[in-house]
Amino acid sequence: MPELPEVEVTRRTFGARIRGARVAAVRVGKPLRWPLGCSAQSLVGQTVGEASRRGKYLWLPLEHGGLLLHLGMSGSLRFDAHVAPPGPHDHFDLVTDRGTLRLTDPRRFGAVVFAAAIDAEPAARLLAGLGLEPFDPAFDGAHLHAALRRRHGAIKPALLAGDIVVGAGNIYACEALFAARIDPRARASSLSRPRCAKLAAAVRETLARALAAGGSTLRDFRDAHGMAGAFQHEARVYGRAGQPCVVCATPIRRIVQGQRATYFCPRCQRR
DNA sequence: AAGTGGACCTGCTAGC
DNA sequence: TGCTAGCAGGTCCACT
Repeated sequence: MPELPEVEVTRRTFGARIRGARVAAVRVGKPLRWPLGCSAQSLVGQTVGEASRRGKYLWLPLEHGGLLLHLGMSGSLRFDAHVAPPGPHDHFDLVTDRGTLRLTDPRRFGAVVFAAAIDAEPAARLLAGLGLEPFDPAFDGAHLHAALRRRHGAIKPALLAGDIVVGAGNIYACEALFAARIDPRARASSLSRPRCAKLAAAVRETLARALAAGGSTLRDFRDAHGMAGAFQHEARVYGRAGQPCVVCATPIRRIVQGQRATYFCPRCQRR
């Protein structure tokens, strides 16, 4: 579920509030993607720092080490002064003197992993292969063009892979390609430098607009205050198979690439 | 090295 | 009404 905008919206709605809180207890529910990697007791008494984000990961620093969090496909975090007893999908509670940070994740593809530092294992390994942040000034047409030159496959899976630029998942990759008028099946290495510049700008602008809208809530995404996002109403191709393109009225097509659905306008988007 | 496919897990919906 | 197949915002890993 959560792509960069959703993760960043989550961070913004709890990151500063949890800073300075002291861990009072830790509750672990059903197994997530990876084990926590430390004893729950070892976290108790530590003061929490301000949450930061790298790609779709969040890093929550503690006095000694920190927690790397990922929301997977269906995860969301809430930070509340008072929480209900854990439900069947509440798999991690960080109870502090200011409130409880709770991970709810029905599919359990998410993760909460302890690391001694953000550049220590296992955090270092998980973050090692990540590409540029989309809002990093270094992510521009020249960078994208150079990175895509080696890619023989289609552009859409290359965007999703996250080793060139992070943050665009299935929704925003489709939306950015539509904005840049590029066919998702186009061979990545075939894109001209100007089209790469257009695509880099489209990725940035799509993510920025989603961020401003509070992310997308297709089913279950909520920010740390429990608020839904609104960007799903602004999607121009994602989930709109068969509906008319907002630009040319041609029916939006749905295809499958790398076992993921891709939505695009066969007329507006060119190879 | 880059591309592909399977794996992880649960809930919801469309269709019969 | 009830069952089943298919689908879902991610990404790691093994294999070619």
